[in-house]
Amino acid sequence: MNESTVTEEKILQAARLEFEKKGYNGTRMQVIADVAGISKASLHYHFRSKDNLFQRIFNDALNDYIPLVNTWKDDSLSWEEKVNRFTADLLEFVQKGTMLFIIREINRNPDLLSERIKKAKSNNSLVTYFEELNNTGQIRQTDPRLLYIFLQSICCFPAINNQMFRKVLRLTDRQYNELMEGYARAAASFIIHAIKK
Amino acid sequence: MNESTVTEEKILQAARLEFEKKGYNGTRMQVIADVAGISKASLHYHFRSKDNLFQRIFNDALNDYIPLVNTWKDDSLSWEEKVNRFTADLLEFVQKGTMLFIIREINRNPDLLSERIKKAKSNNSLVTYFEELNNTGQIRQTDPRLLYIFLQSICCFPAINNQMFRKVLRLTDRQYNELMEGYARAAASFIIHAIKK
DNA sequence: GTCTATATGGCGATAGAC
DNA sequence: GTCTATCGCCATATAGAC
Repeated sequence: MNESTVTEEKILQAARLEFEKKGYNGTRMQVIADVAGISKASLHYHFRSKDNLFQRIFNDALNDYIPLVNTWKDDSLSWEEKVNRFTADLLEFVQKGTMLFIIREINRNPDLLSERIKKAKSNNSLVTYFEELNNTGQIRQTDPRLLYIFLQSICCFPAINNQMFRKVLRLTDRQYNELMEGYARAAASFIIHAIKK
Repeated sequence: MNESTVTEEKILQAARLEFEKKGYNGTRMQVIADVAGISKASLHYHFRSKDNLFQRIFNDALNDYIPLVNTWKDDSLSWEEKVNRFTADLLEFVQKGTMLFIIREINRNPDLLSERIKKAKSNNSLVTYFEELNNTGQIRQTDPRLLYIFLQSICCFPAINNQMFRKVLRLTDRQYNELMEGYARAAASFIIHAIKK
């Protein structure tokens, strides 16, 4: 790894931190430069513009997220076990803060998603999987698209709304973290009870 | 209603539109002035600063939201009927776009919530209600705080993440709206099945 | 109270020396 | 490749006439 690559790696790390924390509009190139330990001019030398740097960070985030949704066909686990695994995986990802970042930026500029999704292969492996379960009568009849939305909602929303939950439930940080430790299992159990016959 | 009040009303309406659409950082005072049909100087005359105007809009939004959470004790409906009413009410509110606004701004600045929530009366009427149902064995044993999070998540997240859902499920706007028409009932049914004995 | 014109400051981006 | 200095723009906010 040469000098240049090292610097760019430091920049990307700093940029990711800042963009995820403050969003595109709230992020300052000067702050990214400070965190990376270089000057603003050097920063612009490596990544021509703020837009350019942002695109890089955003695409990296999407690439971390999208594969998560495609883990439904490829093994012989029972559907209950698959729900358990899915909630665990998704919650782990979501707690890194990247999900909030993705959602915020998509709402700022919906076009961010368009190109990327078009390139992706069909992402509906959850939907087709639960369609199959519906057709073979293994679960209570439920629109698989709604099921997809319910699962995503239960897993993603706590990380996005945690400030509100913390305060409305009047929990200290410590209490909230304790509550969230059991969240993946509780969520999976909730979902399984909702759709089993 | 005098001249001044009329102008301020126009400003508040325009400001609400802009802040909800673009967020604090993305909103321009010039645009608010244009939409309200006045000059930027007049805008500053009525509301000293952007911060000031924003605070007003944000507090109004919170005041619309907070009462929604407190509709659990005051009648003799069954718990299933209460879940139905709650999901319907919350979804209606959420689809106005105000919820996304609140969440985005809280994540930008968590302090926005602190003062407001401290003033509020105990908001845990859902939690105490479901605690009671737990204690009297009317539902499957479930931590009522998690239940609160599940309900909020299922109702709020689709409005916040709709761009993603639309594209990942490959639905046209028309198809997505059709899917969402039945969402409140489907969500309530999902929740009820998850916790009934 | 409303306007036009302007002050003030911040930020993205670049010039040019080393 | 990195730096300091600076340009050019845009956004909030204010001055001052009407």
